[in-house]
Amino acid sequence: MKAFDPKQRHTTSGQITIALYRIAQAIEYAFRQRSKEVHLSPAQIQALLFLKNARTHAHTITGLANRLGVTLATSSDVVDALEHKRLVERAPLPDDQRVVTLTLTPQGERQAEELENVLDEIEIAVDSLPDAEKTALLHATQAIVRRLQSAGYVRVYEMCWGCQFFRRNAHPDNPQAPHHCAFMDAPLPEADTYRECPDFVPAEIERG
Amino acid sequence: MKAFDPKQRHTTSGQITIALYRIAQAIEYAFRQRSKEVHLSPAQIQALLFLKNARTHAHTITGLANRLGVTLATSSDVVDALEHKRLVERAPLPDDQRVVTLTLTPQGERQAEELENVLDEIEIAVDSLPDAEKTALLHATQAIVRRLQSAGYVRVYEMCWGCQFFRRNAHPDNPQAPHHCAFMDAPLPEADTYRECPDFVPAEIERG
DNA sequence: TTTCATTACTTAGGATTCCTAACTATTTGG
DNA sequence: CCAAATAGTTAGGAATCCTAAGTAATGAAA
Repeated sequence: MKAFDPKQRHTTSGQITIALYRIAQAIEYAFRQRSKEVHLSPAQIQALLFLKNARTHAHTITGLANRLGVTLATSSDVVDALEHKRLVERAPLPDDQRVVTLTLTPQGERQAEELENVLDEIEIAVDSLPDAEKTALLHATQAIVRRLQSAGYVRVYEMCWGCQFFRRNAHPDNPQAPHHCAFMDAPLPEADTYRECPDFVPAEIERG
Repeated sequence: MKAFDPKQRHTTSGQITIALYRIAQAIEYAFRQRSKEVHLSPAQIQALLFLKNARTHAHTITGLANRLGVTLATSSDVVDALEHKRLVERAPLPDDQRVVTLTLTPQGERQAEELENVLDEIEIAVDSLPDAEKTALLHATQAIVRRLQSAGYVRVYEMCWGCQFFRRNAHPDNPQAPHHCAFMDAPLPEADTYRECPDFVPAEIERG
């Protein structure tokens, strides 16, 4: 496969890949633009958003490294910068003195909230599609994300998949909500299962 | 809009935006991984791919800057690095001594070719979708790219749209190929119009 | 044709990202 | 209790990315 070679770009998958690449460029660009206004780097913005939205137990150097897809050293660098700007604070975890917990300061909190719309321009572009296309697009992109996640290319925090309380396909005859959340004890629509969940608890690792 | 706030992530557009964000992360990750193997930075890889696949007249510092979505200074930096590695050469354009043309050295050419599959992992994920979904996905992502392009978030080189030879919707009754290419004098399927075209010539700028 | 604005790029300086490698400290597992 | 594993930090280095301040070369107008 050579998605970048226009002469070989006859396959649908190749063309889609290039389109996704371009969207990725636009997303980077959006972060960089916002970056300039706020005097925060793209990595710092993403770190703040992570700390605001992910479960507390993930608020560590390692958690951030996973989320950003970088090494521990880089994660530590980013936190250094944010700590310097008094947006984040480090503290050892009482239970395990090796792990450093990260907390947003009040200013950090405010800053993070202000940044949650970084991708508005993307969302606007998406929103301009007809509803039917949006439904299809949601389904397809989420399927891609799932694949990429299992290939180790992204870390998706807080999805129901992988949650201890998630019962996959517990209602096979309910197309509206085929899954089940044992925490809320309620049927779960497909679309909900890919969102960050406040009640998420990691499932036990399967044993061979 | 606050696509990053899970509590507000009830809209389809918001969820799609997050999925696209995650795919973007995976794409960056793919570049970074490859980066390590090849001793080339992600920006350098993209520059090589640009030089291999874009029209020659775009092979300048400015052309690269537009393509990467960075400033001229950054574009110059990247070329410095590539020149150092003997993958690219600078030369003044005879017609206009201000502009610097960029050419791949033979090694640069080889290197670029080797890199064209950087996004294989993404393409594999895309390819795992059923055909019907792929068609829908192609359509939707290209529509998004077009929007983002007109908002100035990405620069797409070499598409028929904006080409001097492109006749939009010249065959409204031919759903298979509604457009027309005046260079090839042939009907043009929608899908073809978003590809890099070897015969692309920029259209005249419209006058108010 | 002289001059002024524009265009294409470069340079300098600075914050940050991102990595690898080596190291410290803590916890866990025989 | 000690070795191995885990969580982070530090150092060192290449590169990205920016702004601001140049330098040529070109173009347009007076």
